[in-house]
This record gives sequence, C-alpha cells and structure tokens, in this order.
Amino acid sequence: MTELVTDAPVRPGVYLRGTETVDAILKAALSVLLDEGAAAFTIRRIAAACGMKVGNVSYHFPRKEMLIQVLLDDLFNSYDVKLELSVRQPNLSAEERLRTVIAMCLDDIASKRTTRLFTELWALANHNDFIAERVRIFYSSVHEVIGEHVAALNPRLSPDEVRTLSLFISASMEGATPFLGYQKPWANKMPAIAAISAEWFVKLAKSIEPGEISRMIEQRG
Amino acid sequence: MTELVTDAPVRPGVYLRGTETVDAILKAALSVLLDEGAAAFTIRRIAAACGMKVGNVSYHFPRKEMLIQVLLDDLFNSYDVKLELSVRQPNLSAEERLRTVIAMCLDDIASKRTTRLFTELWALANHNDFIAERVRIFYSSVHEVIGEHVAALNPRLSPDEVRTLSLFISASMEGATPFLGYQKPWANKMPAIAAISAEWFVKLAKSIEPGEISRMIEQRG
DNA sequence: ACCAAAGTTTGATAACTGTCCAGTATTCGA
DNA sequence: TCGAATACTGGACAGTTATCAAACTTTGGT
Repeated sequence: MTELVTDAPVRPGVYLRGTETVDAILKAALSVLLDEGAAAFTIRRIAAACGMKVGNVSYHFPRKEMLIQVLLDDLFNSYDVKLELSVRQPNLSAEERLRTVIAMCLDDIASKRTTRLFTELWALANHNDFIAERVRIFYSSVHEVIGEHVAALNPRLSPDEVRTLSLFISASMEGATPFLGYQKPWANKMPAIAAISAEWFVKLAKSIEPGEISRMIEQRG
Repeated sequence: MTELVTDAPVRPGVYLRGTETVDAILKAALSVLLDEGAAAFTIRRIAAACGMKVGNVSYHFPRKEMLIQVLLDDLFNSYDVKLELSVRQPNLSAEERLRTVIAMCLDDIASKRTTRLFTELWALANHNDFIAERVRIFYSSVHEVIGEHVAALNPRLSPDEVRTLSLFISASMEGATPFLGYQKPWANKMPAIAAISAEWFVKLAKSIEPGEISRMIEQRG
C-alpha cells in the first residue's frame, strides 16, 4: 500500500524549456505505458522514448511516483473535459442524451488509449492508494453525468436508486473494455453491443419503478 | 509481445517431495500476485513467501515465464471445474438456471481471488500473448455456458445472436470487477447490482426478437 | 551584459532482477 | 541396500533499477 497524498501534484518546469521538456516526458511516459505496459514503465525506458538522459528525467521528476501522479492528473483532466462536453448537448431529449452518453462511452472504450490505460489502472489500483482514489473520483463523476440523464428520464426515482442504476449502467459498459476494447478478442462485436446497450439501458432507466430495486433484492437476498 | 506457445505447460516435480515443493511455490506465487501485485511478482519474493531458497524455485521453474504459465493453467482449470458444476443444475427451469449462473458469476467476482486476479490478467493480456490467449479461451467457455441458457430461454435466436447476447451479459457482469469487487469503492452495492442483473439479463434473453439486434445496429450505424 | 536560477550531462551508487552452476542431500525403484 | 535420478543449497553472474550529486550549459529578468 502506498501513502495516500491528497494534495494535487505540482507540475514541474519554470522556464519555457523546462515545461516543454516536462510535456515531452509525460507524452513519452504515456506511450510507454500504453505500448509496452506497466512492467516497461521505467525512468530509463521513458527517457529513451523521448531522447533524453536519465538524469534529466530524474531532475524534473525526482520521484517516479511523482511522474505517475502528474501523468494521471493530466489524463483524468482530459477525460473530465470530454465528459463536460457530453453534458452540454442541447436540443436533445433526455432519452437521446442518455443514448449519446452511452455511445460516447463505448466509442471511447474502444480506443487504444482508454482500453490500455484503464486495464492498467484497474490492476495498479489494487495496491496503489493514490491510483485507486483518483480512479474512484473519476468514475464518481461519470456516474453523476449518467445519473442526471437517468433522473431526467425517470424523475420518481430516489437519489439512491438513480446512483444504483448509474453504477449498473457504467459498470456494464466498462466491462466491454477487456473484451471489446482495442485489439481485444471480440472487438468486432462492438457495434452490436453498443446497440443493445443504448436500447436496453434506456429501457431500464425508463421502466424501473421506485422501490423495485429493494423488492428485487429482498426476493433473492 | 511474447512468443505464443500453444503446448500445455508441463508441471515440474517427479518425486513426491518435488511435487509438494511445486505446489507450495505455486500457492506462494498466487498469494504474492494477489496480495502485492504484479510488480512484486519476483522469484525472490515468491521464494521468501514459501520459505525457500531462490535457487530451488529456479530449479523447478528455470524460466519465470514457465511459472506464470503453469500457475495460470492451474487457476483456469479450477475455474473450469466450477463452471462445469454450474451447468449440472437439475430440476431448474431455463430461467432459474440463467439466474443461478448470473448469481454465481457475480458472487465469484466479489471474491478477493477473482477481483485481484482478473484485473491483473486484463492488464497483462495487453502485452503478453500467452496470457491474452488463455484469458480468451476461458471467457469463450463462459460465453458458451451462458449461451446454452440463453438459447434455452429463446430458441428462435440464431447461434450468432445467442453469442452476442452471451457476450453482452458476460461483459456487463465482468464490468462489476473493478467497481464492486473485493474492497472496491462500490462493493456495498453488489446486492442491488446482482438483483438488477438477474432480473434484466433474463428479461433481455427472453424478449429479444430474432433479427432485432441487426435492426438496432442499422438504426444507429 | 550580467548572473542567479533553471536546465542538462555525466557518472556513480546500492539494491534488485532472472538465471546459472558446482557441490551436497534426499528419494525411491531395482 | 545400493545408486542413479531428483531435489536442494549457497554463491556467483551480468544486467537492470531508482536515485543522487558535481560539473556544465542555457535561460531570462534586471
């Protein structure tokens, strides 16, 4: 278990040259993680990937853990931006908006970056509290976005029921990652799974009755 | 990328003492992987975990890759056995059998072993062909078991439609792993998600019409 | 143009990695 | 019980790891 530091990582680099170097290091670090995996994620491999000396990478990121934290912060920020954009979809019904979010999520899951990144993060989160916490915060915001649309589709549901349905929908979609993601065995089935997801998660959100989830749990507790 | 060897790994150990040692090594290797993660999965750490000398582990498993392959073979065999048992559920309707399989899968996903093991395997599969292939074969058999029940519930579906639905159901359930699995952030929601899964995946399998999936894909291609 | 701060190079450190091997101990069939 | 096969020990090997520090170059505000 790692120390859990809640402070936001400070991105190094003061002079222009420094910030450009830091950018190059982060870009190389991500490509190493995605193309070669966590085992190859070493300072030396990253330095080689951006044509730098090991000592220079080590100067900007004195601790390897710091590099990981800054990298993750950058990545999650870019995902949050994408997520914010999906909320600002005007001229669409609640149903169409939920369909859009589902399509966007599954489209993103099929990308190389997301498939590789999140499978690695889920594994690292098992024994790295910093990563576990950042992943949790990210998915909380995903659930919130989905929840807004679920609540709009079915206003009688309680906040907790909305959270439960959002979790179900989100988790179901994320499950596509190791099976239908980038270069995964059933990637060719993604259109079918995306179609079923859009249809049935909307149907689920619309037709669940208040109190029905509790009733289902009791039946088979 | 690793070399893809299709031959089944040969478990070392000829004398009784040797097989017992091999068992102890494999048990220790698994516990290291689950308790400390892939980064700690070293010969020395494994040897320490079972109170052996490094040279002895290295004698039984001259290559580290060999240890991984034998370990995975053992693990997947035990999962296959569990899966076979789930098929032999007599005196149950097709609907009840699908419900049972769903409950079993999600119950298993919530266990420490499965949560930790498969998150690690999904990550390792990104860059290790042997692991990727074994994981694929395992899930193929999972899909087949689910498919039998789906076909029984809805006999008019084509084999490909049955496969697609099985993939959807399986992937959706596996998605619970990083969110509702062992010590994961939303583990306390597992009863609710299990109830929704049992109810709605059965409903899905029963009510999808032949040709409906293709129609859904066309609508939003 | 100066010059302190920032950035970079070079080389070293100790700790760790998988693999190997000569020597020794144990096992178990003949 | 003998002895060849098997199992185990202790140590060594070359290569890798993250981190550090002294010397050198570049930067950019004054």
